[in-house]
Amino acid sequence: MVKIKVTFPDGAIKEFDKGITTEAIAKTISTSLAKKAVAGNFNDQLIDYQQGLVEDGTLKIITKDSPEGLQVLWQTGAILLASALSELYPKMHFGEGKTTEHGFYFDTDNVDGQVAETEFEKISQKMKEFVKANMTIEYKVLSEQEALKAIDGDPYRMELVKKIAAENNGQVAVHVLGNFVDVSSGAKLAATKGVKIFQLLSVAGAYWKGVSSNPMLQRVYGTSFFKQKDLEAELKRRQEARERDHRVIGNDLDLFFVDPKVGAGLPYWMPKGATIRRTIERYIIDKEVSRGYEHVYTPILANLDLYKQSGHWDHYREDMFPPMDMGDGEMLELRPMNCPSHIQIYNRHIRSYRDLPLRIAELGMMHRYEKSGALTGLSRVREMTLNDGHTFVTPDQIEEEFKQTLQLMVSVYSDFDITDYRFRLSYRDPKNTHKYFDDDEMWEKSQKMLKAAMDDLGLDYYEAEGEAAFYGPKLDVQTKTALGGEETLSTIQLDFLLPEKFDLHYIGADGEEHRPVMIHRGIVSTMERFTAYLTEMYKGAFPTWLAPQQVTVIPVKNDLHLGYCEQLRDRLVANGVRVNIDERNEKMGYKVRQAQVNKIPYILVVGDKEVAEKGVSVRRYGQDNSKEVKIEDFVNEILADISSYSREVK
RNA sequence: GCCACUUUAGCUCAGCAGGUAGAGCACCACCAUGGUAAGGUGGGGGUCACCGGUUCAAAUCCGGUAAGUGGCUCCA
Repeated sequence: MVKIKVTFPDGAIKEFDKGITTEAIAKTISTSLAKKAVAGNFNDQLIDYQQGLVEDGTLKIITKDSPEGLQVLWQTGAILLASALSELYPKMHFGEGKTTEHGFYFDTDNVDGQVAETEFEKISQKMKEFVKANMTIEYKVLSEQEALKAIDGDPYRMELVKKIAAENNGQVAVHVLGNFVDVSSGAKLAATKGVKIFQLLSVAGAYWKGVSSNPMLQRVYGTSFFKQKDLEAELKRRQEARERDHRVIGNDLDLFFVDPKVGAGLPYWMPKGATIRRTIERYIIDKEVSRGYEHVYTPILANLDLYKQSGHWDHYREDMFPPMDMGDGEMLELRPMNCPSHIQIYNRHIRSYRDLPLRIAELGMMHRYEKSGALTGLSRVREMTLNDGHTFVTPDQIEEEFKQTLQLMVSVYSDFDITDYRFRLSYRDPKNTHKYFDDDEMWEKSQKMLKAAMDDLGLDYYEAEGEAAFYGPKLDVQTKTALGGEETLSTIQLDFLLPEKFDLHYIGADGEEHRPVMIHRGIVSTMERFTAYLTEMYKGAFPTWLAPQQVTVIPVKNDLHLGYCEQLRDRLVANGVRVNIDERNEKMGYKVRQAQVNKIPYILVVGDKEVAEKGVSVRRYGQDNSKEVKIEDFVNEILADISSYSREVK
C-alpha cells in the first residue's frame, strides 16, 4: 500500500495509507474530535470529510464550531436549496452556489417564471423533507463527458463544466444530492441531516458571472447554523441592522426625505437633518481653514467646454446629466466634479513655487446621473455636496502633502470617533485601460508613489485594480453601511493629468515655468453620505455636538415653573446650546418618553426644588437615573461635552 | 439600467375568492394633571401612487408608467 505523509497544525507528521479520508484520520486522533468534525482543510483547501487524500500535505480537521465549519454548512445549505428547487421546478437552470459573509446563495433561472419570496414556504418544506430523509451528498470526480451528461443541457453549468475540465485535465469534481449535480466547488457535509436549522432570506437578480451583458439570474439567499440559537442571533442581527438603517432613522427622526414629485435621488433636508449637516459643515470648514485651506464658492453650472477640456466629457459622460442647449450655441453642464472649477481658481493668477502647496477647498455641490437602481437614501444620490479640496503642489511636495492630508483625515475621524474602516489603494484596471486616461508611465509612477507613501507611514492597506478615478489612482477609505454594503467615505487622489490638460504651471526658483501636480481629496465625503454614515454609526443617537436638539426642558407644572424654564433656556441659548421647552399640556412621564424616543442628549426636569436651589435635574439619553446640579455646573458640563466632539467613549 | 417584489391617512400597517375603506401612533378640541418612557373622552384627515383595460361594479383582477425595497452592474 502506498503511503502519504500528513502534517498536522502542531507540526506532527504521520503516515497513512493513500486514499485515507479526513474522517478516518480524525478517528485516529480522538473520538470526540471525530464527532465534532465536518470536513478537512488540506493544503489550504476545504475538502469533504469523506474525500480521500492522495498526496502528502498539511491537514487541519475542521469542526462545527469553527468559521470554516460554517462555510461547509453553508455550502451544504446551497446544494440542499438547489436540489429542492430542481425537484420543485424541473425546468430550472442553475448557475453557481456560494457562501457569503452570513450565509449562502444559489443562482437560478426558471423558464416558467422566476422564483419569488412567496414560494419560500414551499421551498423550505421541500428542503426539510430532504433533511428528514437524511440524503447523502456524494463527492465524485467525473470526466467532462460524464459531467455534461449529468447536468442534462443546463447552459450555465455546462459553461462551468467546460471551464473546470479545461483547467483540470478533463476532470470535473461534483457533488450529487438527489437529482441535482452541483459543479460549483466547495466542501460539503456528507448528508443533509446537518442542515436541520436553516432559513431562506431573500431573492435578488444577479448577472450570470457578474457581467452586465449576460442574462440575469435569480439569486436565492439563505442561511444556516448548527444551533438554533445561532440562527436566532443572526436573524436578530439582521433586524437590528434594519433598525440602524439611516433611511429608517431619517424617517423616524424627521431628518430628510426624498419626494418622487421632485425626483429620485434629490433629497430634502428637514430642519433637524439640516442642523446636523450645518454642524458638520462648520466643523470641517474651520478645521480645513486652520490647516491652510482656502475655502471658495464656485458655480454648479459651467460651459460644457470646461468638461471637454478636463476629459470628463470623454471619460465620465455616462454619469453626467445631459448638457442644456441654450439655443444660441452655448451648452451648459451641471458639474459632476469640482476639480475643473478649482483649476480655474488656480489659473486666475500666475503662481510662484512660493505659493505651493496651494490648497483650495469648497463644499461643492455636484450632480451625477446615477442609474436609478443605484439610488439609496442619502448614501447614493444625484445631487450631492462634497467636502472637496484640491492641493496644487510641486512634484517634490507630493509625499509630504499626501501625508499631511492623511493626518488631517485621521484627526477628523478621531473627532467623529470613526474607527471601523480600511484603506484601499485603488489602481486602474490593467485589462481595461481605455476607461482611463492613456499614459502608462503616469499610471505606473503615481501608483508606485502612493504605495510607497503608505508603506513609509506603516499603514495597513489592500490593493484593488479597476477602482481608480479616470485621471489617477486613489487612496480610498472603505467603510460599511448598516446593511453590510461597502462604501468609500474619504479619498485622496493623485493627478498628473488635469494639470496637463489645463496647461497649469508655476514659476520655479529658477524663474522657469514648471508643471504642478494636483491632489484631490474628500475628507468627510459628501454631506449626504457622511450624514447617512453617522446616522447609522450612532443609531440616530447623535453625540451632543451634532444632535439637532441638545436639551429638552420639562417643567413639572407649567403654571408654576415655566418662568424658570424660560430663564434656563435663555441662559443655554446664550451659550449656543440648541434647547427647547416642552410646555405641552401633557404628563411629564409622557414628555420624558418623547425626549427619549427622539434621542435628545439631555433632559432637564424643573420643579419646586430646582427653582428653590437654582438647579436642574439632569437625565442623559439612554440612562434611567437623574442627578441634581446647579445651573452653572450644568452649563459647564454641556459645553465641555459639546467641545469634545464625539470623542468621549460612551 | 437589469431581475424579483412593493406602493392604502403625516408615520407603521390591516383590509383584497371584486360590492366605492379601517387600527395604532401623530394631529386638533375638551376634561384631568406636582417628579423622570404613553391619563381620559371626542373629532378632523384618504381620487387606496399615477394612466389605461376587463366588469353592472375595481383599493382588490390585467397591462403600462413612476417611485421605493432586496440584490446585480456601476460609483462619493
